[in-house]
Amino acid sequence: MVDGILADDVLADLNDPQREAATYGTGPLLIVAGAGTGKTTTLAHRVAHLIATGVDPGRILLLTFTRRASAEMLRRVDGILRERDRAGVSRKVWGGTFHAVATRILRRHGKKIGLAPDFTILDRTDSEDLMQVVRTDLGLGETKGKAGRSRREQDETRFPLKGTCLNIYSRAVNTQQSLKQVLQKDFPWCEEHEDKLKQLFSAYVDRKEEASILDYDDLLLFWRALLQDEDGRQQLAEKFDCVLVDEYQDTNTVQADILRGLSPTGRGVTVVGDDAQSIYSFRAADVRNILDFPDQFPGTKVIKLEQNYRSSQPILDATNAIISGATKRHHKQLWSDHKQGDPPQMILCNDDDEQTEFLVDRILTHRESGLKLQQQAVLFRASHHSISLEVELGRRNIPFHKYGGLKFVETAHVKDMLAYLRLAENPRDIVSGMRVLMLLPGIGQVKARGLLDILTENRGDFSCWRDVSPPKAAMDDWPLFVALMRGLGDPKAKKSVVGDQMHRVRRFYAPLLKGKYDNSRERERDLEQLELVAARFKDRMEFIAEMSLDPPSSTQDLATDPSLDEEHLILSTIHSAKGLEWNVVYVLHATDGNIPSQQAVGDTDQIDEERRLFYVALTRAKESLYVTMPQRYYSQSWNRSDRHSYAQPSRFLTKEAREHFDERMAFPSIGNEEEDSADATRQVRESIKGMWS
DNA sequence: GTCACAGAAATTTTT
DNA sequence: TTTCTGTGAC
Repeated sequence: MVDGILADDVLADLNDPQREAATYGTGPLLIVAGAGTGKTTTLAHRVAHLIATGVDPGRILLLTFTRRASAEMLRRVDGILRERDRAGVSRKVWGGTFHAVATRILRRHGKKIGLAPDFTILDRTDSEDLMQVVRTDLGLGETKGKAGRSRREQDETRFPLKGTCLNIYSRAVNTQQSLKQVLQKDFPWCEEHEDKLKQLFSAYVDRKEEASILDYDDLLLFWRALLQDEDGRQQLAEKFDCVLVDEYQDTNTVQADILRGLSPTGRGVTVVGDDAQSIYSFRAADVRNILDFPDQFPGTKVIKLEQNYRSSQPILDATNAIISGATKRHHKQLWSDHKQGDPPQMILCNDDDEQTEFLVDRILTHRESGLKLQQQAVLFRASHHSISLEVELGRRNIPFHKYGGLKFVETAHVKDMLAYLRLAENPRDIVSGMRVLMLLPGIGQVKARGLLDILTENRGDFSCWRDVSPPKAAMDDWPLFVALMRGLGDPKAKKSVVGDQMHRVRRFYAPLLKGKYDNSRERERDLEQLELVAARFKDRMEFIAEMSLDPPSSTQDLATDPSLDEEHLILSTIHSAKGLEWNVVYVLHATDGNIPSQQAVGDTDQIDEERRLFYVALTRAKESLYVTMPQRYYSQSWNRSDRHSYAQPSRFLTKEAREHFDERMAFPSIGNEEEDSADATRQVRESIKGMWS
C-alpha cells in the first residue's frame, strides 16, 4: 500500500491513547477501555488503519459479542475508509461472534476432525430438549420406583431438571473443570447425583454425535480441537494476520484457548475490554482472561483509555462511587470533559404501579422537550421486571422495542415451524424430528422414535414414511406430512427459495396450530413474519443457523420494516444493553433481591458481579439517569401467605454512593398520615421478620 | 401407546 | 406462570 498511515485528519478525532491503540504495531495489544471511553471508535480505527496500511481485509478476524456489534464496527470502518476511496472493503473482514465464526470454519474445515459439514445447531432450548430425551431414556427423573417411598426418600432431592442438567454440563465443559469440582462449587445440592449425571452427559454427547448436531459449546470445542489438530492448525493459523476480540472480559477458557491457537505468540492479536464490566460469569466467562493476558503473551502492550466521552461528570461521580465498592478490580478513574449536568436521581415509589406511572410520566416529559423515544432506555435486571410497564405503554399507545428475555424464535410455534426445515436439512436431527412428529395427533414419544429410526435406516429418504401405517388419529394428516417432507428433502427443493419452503410448511402447520393454542390467530401472524424473514435468505442452511446463532433480538425488529420504523422507546435487560448508550436511562427495581438478584447473593464473587451489572446499567446514561425503586411488593404467589412485603434499596446504593444522587419520592405523599405511620411500623416488623425467614 | 388431567415444584442474565 | 411426574381412560 502506498497510502502508508491513515491521513492525520481521520486520526485527529482520537485522543492520544486512542490513537496509540489504533496505530500500534503487530505485537500483542491489550486495550483496557472503561465505560464510554470510545472503545468502538478505537477498534474501528484500528481495523481501518490495518487495512489502509496494507493488511488484506480477508485476513482480519474481528470477534465481537453480538453480530450487531460487529456490523456496527464494520459500518464505521467503512465510514473511515470512505475518505480513502476504499469503502466496502470491510465486507471482506471475517466478523461475528465466536460461535458464528466457528460455524463458518467448521462447515469448511470440520472434515479434518471427522465432522460432517451439514451439521445443524442446537440453541439453548433444543439442547434442553435433547437432554430431556436422554434423561427419560435413562429413567433418571423417575421417583415412583423407589421401594416403599418412605418419608426419608421423599425428602431426598429429586434428580435435577433438564435446564439444571444442561447448566452443569455446560459449566464443566466451558470451565474445563471436572464434574466433581463444578458440583461442589456451583451445584452442591446435586452432588449426590454425580454418577447419574456422568451417565447422562456421556449419553448426551453420544446422541449429539449420532444426530450430527452441535450445541453452542460444541462449536467452540470443535474449533479449538481443529486448532489443536496438526493439519488443521496449519491451514487455520495461517488464515488470519490479525485477530481482534471485543468484550474480552466476557470470554471463557475455551475462547482463550482458541485465541492462543490462532496466534500462539500473540502476534497480530488485539483484545479490548473492561474488567469492571464483566457480567457473564454465569456463562463461564472468566475475568482472568483479560487480567492475565499480559502474562499469557509476553511483550504485551497495555493501553488504558480513561477519558469518558459519554456521561456528564455528575453521572460519572455516582458510577465511580458504585464500582469503588468492588472487592477486586483493576484500578481506573474515569473522567469527563463534560462537567455540567444534573445529578442522577434516586426515585422512591410506593409500589410497582407507581414506578410505572412515574416512568411513563417522565418519558413523555422528555419526549415533549424534544428528546426522541429512541434516545431513552429503560433497563432492568430480569426480563419480567418490565411487564407492568409494557402493559401501560401498550395501553397508552407508546411504541417500544424490548431486548432480552424470551426471544421470538424461542416461542413454541416458531420453533415448530423451524423444526420442519431443520429435519429436512438434517434427517438425523432427532430433536427436530421428535418435535415435528409429535405435533401430529396420536404420535407420542415412542412412535416418533420408531419413525425416526426407520428414517435413519433409509438414509434420510422421507419416502420411506409412505409405507408406514400411521395411528388412526394421524390418518388424515400423514400423507400430507410425508409429501411435505419429501418435497423439502428433495435436493432440488433444497435450492429453492427459502421463503417458499416456509410457506409450504406454514400451510401444513397452520391447522395444527389452531387446535394447539387458543391464541392461534396471534401466533399465525408471527409465522407470517417468519416467512418474510425467511424470504430474505437464499440458503436454507444459512437461514436455520442464523436463527439459532443470532436470532432477531426483539420481536418488534421482525414485525416492522426497519426503514419505515416509527419512533420507539427501548426496554432492555441490563445484559442486552451492554455496549450501548442513551441520553436518558431509567434503571428499574433497584432494590435488594432484584439488584442484586436474590439468586446471586451466595458469595462475594456473585455479589461483585451483580455490582458490575448495576455499574453497566448506570454507565449507559449520557445526560440523565433515574434509578427507581418500589418500596412495596405485592405477592399473590403460592409461596407467601402475606399479601405484600417491603423492599430495601439495593445494597450497592451505599451512603457514600447516595451522596451523588438526588433522592426523592416519585409522588410526594398526599395520603393520610395515620396510614403512612401504620405502614412504617409494619415495615419495621416485616423487615425484622424477614431476617428469620 | 397416547393424551388429558392433577398436584407439586421452580422461577435471572444468553451465545 | 410453566414444567415435571404419575395416573387412569381410551
